[in-house]
Amino acid sequence: MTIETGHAAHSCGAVQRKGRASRRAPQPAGPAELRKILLFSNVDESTLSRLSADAKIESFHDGDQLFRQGSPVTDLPFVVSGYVKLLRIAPSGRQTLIAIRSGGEMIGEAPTGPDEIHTVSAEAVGATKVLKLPATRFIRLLKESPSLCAAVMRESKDSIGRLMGEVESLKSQNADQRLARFILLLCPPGEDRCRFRLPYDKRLIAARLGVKQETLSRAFAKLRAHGVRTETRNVHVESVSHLADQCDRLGQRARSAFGRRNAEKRHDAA
Amino acid sequence: MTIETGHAAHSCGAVQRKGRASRRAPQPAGPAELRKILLFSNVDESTLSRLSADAKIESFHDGDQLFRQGSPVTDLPFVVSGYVKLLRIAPSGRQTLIAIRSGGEMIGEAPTGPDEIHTVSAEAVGATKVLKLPATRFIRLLKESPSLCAAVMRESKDSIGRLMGEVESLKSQNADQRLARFILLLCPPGEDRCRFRLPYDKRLIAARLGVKQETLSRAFAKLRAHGVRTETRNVHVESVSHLADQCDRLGQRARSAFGRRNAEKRHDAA
DNA sequence: CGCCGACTTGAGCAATCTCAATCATGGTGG
DNA sequence: CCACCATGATTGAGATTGCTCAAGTCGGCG
Repeated sequence: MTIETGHAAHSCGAVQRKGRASRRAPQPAGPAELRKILLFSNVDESTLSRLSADAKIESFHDGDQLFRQGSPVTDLPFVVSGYVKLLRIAPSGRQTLIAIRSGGEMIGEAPTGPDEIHTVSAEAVGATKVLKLPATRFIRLLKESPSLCAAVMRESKDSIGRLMGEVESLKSQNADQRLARFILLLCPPGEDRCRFRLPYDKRLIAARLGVKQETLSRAFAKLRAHGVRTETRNVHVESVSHLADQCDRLGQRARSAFGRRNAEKRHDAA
Repeated sequence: MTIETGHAAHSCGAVQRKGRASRRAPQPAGPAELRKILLFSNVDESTLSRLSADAKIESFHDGDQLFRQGSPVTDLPFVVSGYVKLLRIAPSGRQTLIAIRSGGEMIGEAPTGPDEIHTVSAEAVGATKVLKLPATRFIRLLKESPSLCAAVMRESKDSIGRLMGEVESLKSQNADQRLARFILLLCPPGEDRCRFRLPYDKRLIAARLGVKQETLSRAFAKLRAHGVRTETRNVHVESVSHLADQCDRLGQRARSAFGRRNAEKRHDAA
């Protein structure tokens, strides 16, 4: 686990990076934009249009901070394009990646009352567009729209499920297995042999998997033996099904000579 | 990470353990019982009494399974007394501890619609009493009571926050640090020097921290140098504040001879 | 008294990290 | 067009953490 940020060594305050000019020129957004957000896919039309009244779309550059852990929640942001890192920052200053949000996903938590506080920091990965809804309006509509309420509850459960999966994989899988599972997630469904591009650089992937960059690199090397080729950001999987099969075996002890199969039945944490 | 269950090597199906007789004699429960549940602390009286109509209290023995991952959600359970483990079970059969629920806490997720499926398995730790609300009634009231809705959303956010903390600590702390933090959590607030009992056995604590039992044992041994004594289940902390201070230092590399302090500024995963 | 389960301890090994060097790549300026 | 630099990625070597196996302690209970 634990990877350095590479560039933004400080990343405190909404620092503008790379000296580019055009940062943060809020654009208005309408119901059409909102409808593209997963959370709203089942929300009724009228709520949606009321929600979109003060919606704004903002652009960020790589490393820009969207909000900081401990600061008050003033609005509810969603990723329109690009990626956003969610980080926990310990008192020591140590930053730990908690999750990465991509297009259509909510960043942070839906506020349900006034005076809430961010429990994580959020930072743009590459050029990113974000749609922001003012928290106050959102909170008001939450009280009036059951369909919005239901959507938020569904989203929360999703989020809980994903985090539990994260805990499970950190507790029970090694780096090779986590990488294999990560790759399987990226494979377009349907084809057994496939080719795609990694969504972000390997430093970030390493942090996402909770390993050092060097360890990730070695894990990729190990997967070559199982039909996974990489050229920088491009990945080629010879057989998705075969990789999925191997996934378990990657956890097997490297077996010093004669192996005493304690086949299956490994009780992990219980 | 990863600990064996010790006893219930199979734990499949609602197995009755230890051959005791008196298992599962559902008792009715009233609003008074519900009020003790954290989730309901701010729910209005009328909703609460309607909710309690079909509430039942059931008793379980150590190792009994309350529900199984993948099975349909028929009711919403809460811990009245004792502890309940939440486990994820991989296709390989490997079980991973996700969380431990204690008195007043909700087990599993609040159902928001029909036909939901459990995403974890739940198993009693020691003798445990559980309050169950039928899912259908709960779902109905959720649609009618904004205060119940709000309570569920608050609970979800809590849960998300705790899971994020879990991910953070698994990614960024070693076994010693995790144990130190765990102990600090158990210390009664106020006193600097304190003494208390561990809530469950060390095998379970190890699983909770994501390490093997032997590793936990060694971590306890290391903490003795920082004023933490243990006699089986009793813990004595000489100075809570001192332990809290040491917490960070426990992560420091054991420093082979001359140490190049790279004091602070460790960017973990980002 | 003897067994069993929980816990501890020791020894060796595997996974991962750290440090450091190297390599590839894309962009920049001359 | 090319030398040069910054950044990301890879690789090697050695240190450290945590795991596995195995034995031993301790306390309770039949």
